Amino acid sequence: MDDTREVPERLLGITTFLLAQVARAGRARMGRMLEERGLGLWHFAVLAALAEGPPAAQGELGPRLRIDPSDLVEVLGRLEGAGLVRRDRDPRDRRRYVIELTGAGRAELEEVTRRAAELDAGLLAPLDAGERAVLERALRTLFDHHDPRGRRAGR
Amino acid sequence: MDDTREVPERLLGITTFLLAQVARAGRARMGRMLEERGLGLWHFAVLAALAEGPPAAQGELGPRLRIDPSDLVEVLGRLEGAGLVRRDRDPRDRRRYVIELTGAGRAELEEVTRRAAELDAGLLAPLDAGERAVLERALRTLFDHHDPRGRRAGR
DNA sequence: CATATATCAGTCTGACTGACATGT
DNA sequence: CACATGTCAGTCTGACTGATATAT
Repeated sequence: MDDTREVPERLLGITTFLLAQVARAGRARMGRMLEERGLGLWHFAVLAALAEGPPAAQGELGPRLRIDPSDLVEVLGRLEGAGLVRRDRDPRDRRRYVIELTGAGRAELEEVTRRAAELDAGLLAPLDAGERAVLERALRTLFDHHDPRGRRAGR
Repeated sequence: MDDTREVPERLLGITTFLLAQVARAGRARMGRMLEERGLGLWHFAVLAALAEGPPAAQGELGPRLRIDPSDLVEVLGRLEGAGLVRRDRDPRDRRRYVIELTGAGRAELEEVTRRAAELDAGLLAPLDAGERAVLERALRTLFDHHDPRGRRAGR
């Protein structure tokens, strides 16, 4: 039960280590679910971003989601290939793309969101409601303060 | 300030996503520090494991740290090459290795631990003491309940 | 011989870098 | 022309898989 007894206390004291390992476990579960549907975590993130607000420019999605623009290319390519998004040149500035969810994309997003919430609940099940709430708030705060991207980031 | 305003609420509601992103930020900082010293995160973890208790068998380190045995090979190879650990065949069962910290290894571990604690404090700085405590407890609980390893894991 | 231990070679993903084509 | 936008090719790391050499 108490597996941490085997793990060096010195390491458990490093929150970055715990964070990395717990995130690894979560990513693995979420990744397996999305894989069945031919998607990855970033594909889910992009669909979610497109569902909020008006159709977005590609260059805006990178900063918003903290994904590198060069990696976004593959993600959008796959989503477009699967018919989940449409990508049209912006007529007012033909360097840009305007990205838009299709009906199929919206449906897929609903389904994936539902499943992701289930997996999330499973991951957090060992915590009581109070701990969960504090954890979520704390992670949001940290997410706001630390941009994970390298020197391509805006800060 | 409130960067989350740009990020889809639907995604922020998925704790796995937040966890992955915050972990990414932490890993990046910690990785940069260790890189200067020719080490990676796992090298630190292994040194820490060796510092607690008696010299360990290689096959015991994998499960304890949740690292795959095949990946452990490179980690120990580099640590041995750097003179931070010694690796001797167990005379009682010559399939096994007995791994032991050297003096240099112990010194390096002290220094790295100190620096890691600093970076950790920096990462968690946006939280107040109470939030930090709950976060750390929650992460330990989750770490205990979810083994991040794939099918090579013991459960 | 079957089993345990460690190792090796190869894959896959996520994250990043630098160069570059195209349009303004 | 310089600048912005998006793309491409390549690297590096972490995590994993399957096969294999050596010892018991």
